[in-house]
Amino acid sequence: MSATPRLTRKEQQAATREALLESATRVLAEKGLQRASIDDIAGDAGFTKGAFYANFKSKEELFLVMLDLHFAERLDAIEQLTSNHDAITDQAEQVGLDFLAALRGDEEWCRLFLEFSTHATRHEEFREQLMARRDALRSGVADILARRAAEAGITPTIPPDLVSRMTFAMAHGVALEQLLDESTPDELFGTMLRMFFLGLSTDAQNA
Amino acid sequence: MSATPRLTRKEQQAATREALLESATRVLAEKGLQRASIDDIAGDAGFTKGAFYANFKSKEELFLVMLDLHFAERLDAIEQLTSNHDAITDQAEQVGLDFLAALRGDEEWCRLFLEFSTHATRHEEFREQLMARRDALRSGVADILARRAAEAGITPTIPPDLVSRMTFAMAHGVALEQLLDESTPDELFGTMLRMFFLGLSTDAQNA
DNA sequence: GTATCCGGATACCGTGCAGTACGCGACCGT
DNA sequence: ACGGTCGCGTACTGCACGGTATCCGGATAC
Repeated sequence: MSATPRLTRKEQQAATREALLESATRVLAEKGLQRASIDDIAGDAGFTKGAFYANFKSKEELFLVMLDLHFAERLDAIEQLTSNHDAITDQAEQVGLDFLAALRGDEEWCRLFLEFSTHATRHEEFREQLMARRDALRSGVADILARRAAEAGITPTIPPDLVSRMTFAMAHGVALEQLLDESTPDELFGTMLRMFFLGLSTDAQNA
Repeated sequence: MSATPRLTRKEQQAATREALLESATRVLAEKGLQRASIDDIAGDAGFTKGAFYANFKSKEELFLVMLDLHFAERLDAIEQLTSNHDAITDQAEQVGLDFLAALRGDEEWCRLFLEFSTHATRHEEFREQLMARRDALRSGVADILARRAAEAGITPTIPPDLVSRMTFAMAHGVALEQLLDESTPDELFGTMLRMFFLGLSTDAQNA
């Protein structure tokens, strides 16, 4: 006896769209960009291709929707992590460590993200869409870094945007490393970030 | 009037194998792992699938051969770069900068390498083969780092193997970044490495 | 010189997939 | 209540590709 056994058309479609998204998350994670067909995704949700094409233009577009959700979560998490009043360098490192946690906590997503990233490398239109989102997240992070730095009265020698670019690059590189080589030491990213930020602050002091 | 207008069988096959490798380098770079079919590669070399399968088991195997050639070059270059007698930290950074030069100088190869890397993520057998090669290169670099450090009388706080792992991870992350976003500042990797190695030496001094 | 071998060509099969055209049936406005 | 609307299912097309079985012709061995 649900509250609305009868759904309006829009609700219906929204529901199937949700179902498709959820199945896409699972199926894409499991089989990957190349091996997961549209039939697979729709089938997993209990629908057919018809439903898929009625809701999404392509696998790429679907992924971008998933991406928006993930990035929104990510930004929230970062905002919260840096809202406590630790030392600024610790905060920057925490952002990185949070990345690490996110990466290790969702290996499947990570793999998928890298797949679509390399995919974007060869598909101009998709590349632009992906980049727009990456930029948004990155500048969001940069803003936070800049704000925290200002609060701490520090003038960094290297622009926050560049720092967040580097952090992202490191994160993605480490992610790939860990996917390829399970013997990769857990502390790799942590140590790497510590050294990096140590270098940053040393540099700032010498300047 | 070439010296050997008549080729023995082995020479013939070696020649077609070379031709296939060369075409593979070009075609794979241009179309990528997914879009370059075996027909394409063989066709570009003026052969057919028959020739391909007579010489290689699969696209993966062919790539591994290409990889061996590249890695051998890489290791030579690193050996030479560190053979001069600069400061150890500069040397480490030089290795990184050489990586950068290699990456930017051969963007196509870089892209291809990342494609096969993510591919390896989902194909266990290939992953192992790729990893074996990566490990070989990485430990080669680690050996060089360790040797130079010893010559300079420095005891690093972080094992060279870990350092080379990190450098690789950074390089790959930056590579992806630059492939996706052409507005990525050129000095990104250089600055990143400088900060990282600055952090390393600061840490070593404090220890 | 003859039998054999084998690198490569050719032809073919099976498959898996992205799209698409169209039909149905449930919802919708009036 | 009725004709339109539209989300979704169905069925089909077309194709690209990996892999294999078979054949040819020149090299090779004796």
